Amino acid sequence: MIDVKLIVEKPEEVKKALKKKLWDFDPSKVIELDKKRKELIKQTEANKAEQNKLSALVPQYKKEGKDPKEIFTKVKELASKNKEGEVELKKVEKEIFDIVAELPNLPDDDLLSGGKENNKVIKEVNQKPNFKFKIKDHVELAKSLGLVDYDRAAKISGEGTWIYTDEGAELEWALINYFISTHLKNGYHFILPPHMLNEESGFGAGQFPKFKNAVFHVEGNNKFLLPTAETALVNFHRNEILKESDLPRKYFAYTPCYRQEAGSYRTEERGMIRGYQFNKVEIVQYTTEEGSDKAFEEMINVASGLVEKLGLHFRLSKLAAADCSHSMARTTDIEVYLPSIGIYKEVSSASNARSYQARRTMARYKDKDGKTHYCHTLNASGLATSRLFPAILEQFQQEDGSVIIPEVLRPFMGGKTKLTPKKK
RNA sequence: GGAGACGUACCCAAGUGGUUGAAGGGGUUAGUUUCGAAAACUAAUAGGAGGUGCAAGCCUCGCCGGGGUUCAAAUCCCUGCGUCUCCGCCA
Repeated sequence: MIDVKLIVEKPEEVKKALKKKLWDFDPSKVIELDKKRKELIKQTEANKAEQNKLSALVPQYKKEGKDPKEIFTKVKELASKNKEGEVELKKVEKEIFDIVAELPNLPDDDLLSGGKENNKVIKEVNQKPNFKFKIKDHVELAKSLGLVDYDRAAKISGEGTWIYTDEGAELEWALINYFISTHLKNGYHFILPPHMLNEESGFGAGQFPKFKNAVFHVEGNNKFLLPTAETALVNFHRNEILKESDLPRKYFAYTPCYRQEAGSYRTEERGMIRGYQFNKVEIVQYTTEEGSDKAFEEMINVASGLVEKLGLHFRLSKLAAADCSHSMARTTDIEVYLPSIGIYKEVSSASNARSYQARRTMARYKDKDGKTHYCHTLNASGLATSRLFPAILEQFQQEDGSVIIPEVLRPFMGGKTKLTPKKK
């Protein structure tokens, strides 16, 4: 959430920054409402103060045997006036909230404005594979290697889903274990959160109210399935005040991610590139205001280090303002190469939300002087498997149809080095 | 799922309509004492949100959240959330 004060005090700056996110915002309405709000507060509070003073006299009157009737009528009058003021105030506050709660985060100054077309590749890592034979795509490979069963998934669940089978399940689980063991080594706290979260959590992370229809809602209990573990982790310290010495706090969680992706399929996204459910390990940090830039770099390194050690060819992209997520001030994507379609697909998004999420969750910290500040929150996938799995199959496929297992995964697969095609 | 109890500050806890910005403990911090510590004693210790002001300060709201009753609510009523106990069911 953007600070209302900032909108009122520097409306042009806010407007300009949002423009970079291709977001048209007219601050005048908020300014006007805020003015009204302050007036209402002054009025009702003055009445309240008088009301309190009068009420406090009652016991004294009684003690002295005086009749407090006169006070009663006066206070009653004030009370009903206050009631009106309060109702009006709440209305105005809600109007402000409804506007501001939908606004995206302000992008950092150094970002280019506009969307995808202005993203900048800042680094390419590991050699791009060069095949001397006709390559297969990951769907074909997964089938011939017996790793994934799409047909039975359609049978037991529906379209947009898949089943990992046998060595496919082993490979998937090995990836997750590899991530987990790395994050543990790096001192992140391991969290396994519930997958059904409440409305407040959706609001805190910035998914609600704007993206309410992008998640699966659970019928009958007002909860939703988390679209990413970020939603859980960013709400972990909701309504808390941490000590500055506790920061940075580093967490990671493994959860499936549940997303309504209806209608968003493209032909390039067959197989497991986009589905209703995929596995992801997510890392999140809570930092001080000053600490978030450093944490951001660290998290990019953590995430890209994971891909690098897998030996996959990938690149880093600094996203333009409008391609950053709604809640984020800056984002760097890690995109892995898929040879079959010759394009790069996101396996991780590392973002700095600055205080945007913390304002929503009221996650704060106290500095040495006892002053409270909003935390900064950052998140990065570390990593999502559903893009890596295809990339591993495609990038490491051999002419005979087998696939070499990346070395870092072998300890988690009983030492296996290779996946070989299964006979029908 | 059925029955019941409870939710007060960092923690425990008193408080059932009125000078309660909330007794009392514990803890924490500072001091006295001590060579130092322990113990004892003394003192301080409501966090937070908002308004106003250059500031000191002042004001409003805060006893889980929301609503209501009343001249007046931590205290009464309704509701949501949460915790605990017993019974049932169960991985």
